[in-house]
Amino acid sequence: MPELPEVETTRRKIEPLLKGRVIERIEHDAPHKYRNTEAAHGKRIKALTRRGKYLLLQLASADAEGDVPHELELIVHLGMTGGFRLEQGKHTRVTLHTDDGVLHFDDSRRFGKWAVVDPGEYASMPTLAAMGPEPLEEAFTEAAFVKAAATCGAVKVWLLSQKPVSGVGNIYADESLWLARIHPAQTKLNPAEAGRLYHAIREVMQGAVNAGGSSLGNGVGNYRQHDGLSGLFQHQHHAYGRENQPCERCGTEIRKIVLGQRGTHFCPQCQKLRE
DNA sequence: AACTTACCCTGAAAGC
DNA sequence: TGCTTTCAGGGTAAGT
Repeated sequence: MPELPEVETTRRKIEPLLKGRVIERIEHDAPHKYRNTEAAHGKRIKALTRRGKYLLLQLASADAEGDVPHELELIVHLGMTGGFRLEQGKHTRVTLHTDDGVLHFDDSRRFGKWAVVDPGEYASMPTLAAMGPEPLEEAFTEAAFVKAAATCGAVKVWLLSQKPVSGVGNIYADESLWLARIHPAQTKLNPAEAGRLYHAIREVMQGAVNAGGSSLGNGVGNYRQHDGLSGLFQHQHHAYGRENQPCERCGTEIRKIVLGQRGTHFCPQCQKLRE
């Protein structure tokens, strides 16, 4: 499932295909999921950025002579199974026609969403509007994180809210908590715990970005890069998807529970719930 | 305001 | 074998 590292990998891969191109047409048959896309027709893609798990395509008038170019933002969320492909497939939901070719958006489970909005107008996407700082940027500070964590509820649910930090999803929440040796249901982290978690999140996210994200093909998710290549970070998972396998630190079997309606993997020995 | 729950959606896997 | 049920989960809205 695409989290920050997978979305960032996607951004880097499609940037050379789309930057500077003019969108001729965005073709789909689900206006409820891909909103206002006709507003992007005829616009030039100036830049491709990312915020948390959202891709943001900055659009400007294709006509450089225009005195007041109307700038727009094309927001793409990959959902659970969304991704770009060079070839049309069985689950192609959107086709992006540019002056240089086509790119297809595949999304078997249809959780992905697109929308064209005025720049920064995220009222229709409350999670994006309330997004916390990027984990790999300076705005994500240990001091603020430690302070906020002191009053948090179940720490994994809190992380998944995207408010303390952006881009952390189910896989990287489990991995970060394993690395920091904190129980996923722990509330009100003390400063030592919160400090460990802060550094764990940065380490896990940086490692995953460097590896090109995680690819899971066995029914857990189907993230792939647009050219069909896999990321490699799944080989570095220590908790996620390792139910009943020995913890690589202590040998205790990894347990799986449900927390916040998400499968949650942790080591009951290394990650004890503290009262 | 913060937390909990249901829902969206479909393919793979498990169950029968 | 083939049908039915369960499971996976990011984000959103409604309910508490």
